[in-house]
Amino acid sequence: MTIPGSKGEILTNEICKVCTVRSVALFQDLDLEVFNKFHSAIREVEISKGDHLYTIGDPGERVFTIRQGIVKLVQYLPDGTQRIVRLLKQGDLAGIEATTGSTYQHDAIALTSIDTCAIPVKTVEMLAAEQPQLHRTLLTKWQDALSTSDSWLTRLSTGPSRYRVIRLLIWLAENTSEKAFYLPGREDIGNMLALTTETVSRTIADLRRDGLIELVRSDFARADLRKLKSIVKDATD
Amino acid sequence: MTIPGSKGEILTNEICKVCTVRSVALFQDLDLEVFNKFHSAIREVEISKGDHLYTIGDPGERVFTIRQGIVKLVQYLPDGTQRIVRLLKQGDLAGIEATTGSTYQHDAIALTSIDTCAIPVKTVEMLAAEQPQLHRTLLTKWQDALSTSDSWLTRLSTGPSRYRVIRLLIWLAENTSEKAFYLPGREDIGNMLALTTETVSRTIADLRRDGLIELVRSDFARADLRKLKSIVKDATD
DNA sequence: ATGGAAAATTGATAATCCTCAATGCGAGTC
DNA sequence: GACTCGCATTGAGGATTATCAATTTTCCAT
Repeated sequence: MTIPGSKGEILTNEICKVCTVRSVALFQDLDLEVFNKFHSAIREVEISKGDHLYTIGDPGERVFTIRQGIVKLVQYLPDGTQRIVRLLKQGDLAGIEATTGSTYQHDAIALTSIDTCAIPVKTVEMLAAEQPQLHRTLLTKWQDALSTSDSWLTRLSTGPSRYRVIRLLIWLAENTSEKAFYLPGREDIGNMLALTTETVSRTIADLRRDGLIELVRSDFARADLRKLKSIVKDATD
Repeated sequence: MTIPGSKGEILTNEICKVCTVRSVALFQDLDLEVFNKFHSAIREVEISKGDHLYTIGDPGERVFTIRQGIVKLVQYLPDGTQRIVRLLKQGDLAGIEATTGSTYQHDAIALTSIDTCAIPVKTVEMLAAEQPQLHRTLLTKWQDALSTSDSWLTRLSTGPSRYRVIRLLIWLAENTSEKAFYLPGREDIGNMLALTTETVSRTIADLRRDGLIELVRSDFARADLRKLKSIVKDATD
């Protein structure tokens, strides 16, 4: 179903109706009827690990619903060091700033292979005109993003390296349905926690030796969530 | 004009029409006619240094337009350490999460004496129903908040203490119209930058000795912005 | 399977930052 | 003006993290 020459983009037709993330994504309460009028503009885009979904500074013409995989949002300091300000997962909206006419504020880069729906901003606007509840859904997405951002400041950028890594592991584990969760490269983790690759590597190696986590592969892990939470004194649900 | 027994709250009547921050605040494009129907519910609230504008976890019944002064938004780790995730200044909207029915996500505490307009969420909803452009203004406020939050992650939580302090000073200086800008207490600065009080104090003392900043009082400073920017390699506009 | 490149790990050392403790300074009060 | 209380500043020493430099391991393509 891939369109020749369009590298990973396929037309959506029936996909949206049965979309597994629709209930949490942008079109959760839309009438199918109204939705059908516009959804021809929506494309499913598959991106492989390391590719850019969009680039900082580009005019924001599309928003992307993440159907599968994990995307990092990256900003840069003048000296070129990067900082990962958020991770996006299934159901999250990438490039939300496009809906206000802004340029993209980050590089959005696939950490795993990614499955998204690319929705032109104009389509969002037309849909919103007929279905005002879409505004509410969008507001929720803004709130999610801000809440995550605040949480990264409070929980992932404070305290000793061991705590930061543990809090990130908890986040990763709790945002995965499988038993094993995706563990980013040590350099990426460092860019999320404002630590160096070496410090992250040492910390993770220590956690393994202490039996708090177990690596299935170097990028998949299982964790003893209860113990991890007790270390950082997090509520154990 | 203070209402007896209402501690710092006064009724708004003509104030809104001549409001100095209206052009950047919530009601920037509203018809005065529509606005007048609802604005009796809006109260001007004055808060003194150290007081809470609202408290984390409380039901969000009002949003607050900051007319004057600086407010810190604070979150807490399980062990009680606090993190300041943002500063709000003239024209910013405090408690924006109330507009989506959420509880307040932070403690909002006055760093200086504060002058705000407290607007019931219901009033915002009624105004929005008649003046849809209010939705757009609100979206802009969400975007501002998120953009600030990302910037704090990228610029204020990375790099050595000297850089973090300098980047904060630049932010403070650029968000003030006067020549001298408000310099928060060293402990507060530490809670913004994830540094200890002593490290912040030492860093600021060093910057003074190096002639990069000058203290008018212990909480008011002047800075050589050009030099500061060149140190952190920021664009010099 | 195997070779090669990329990533992770480990080590040694230096720089940075935190902790604990003492001292200095300044705004407001009596 | 002296007194205080709350900050800010400074000092010394220890802990943490960054830096630089190997190795070792993992992963992928052949």
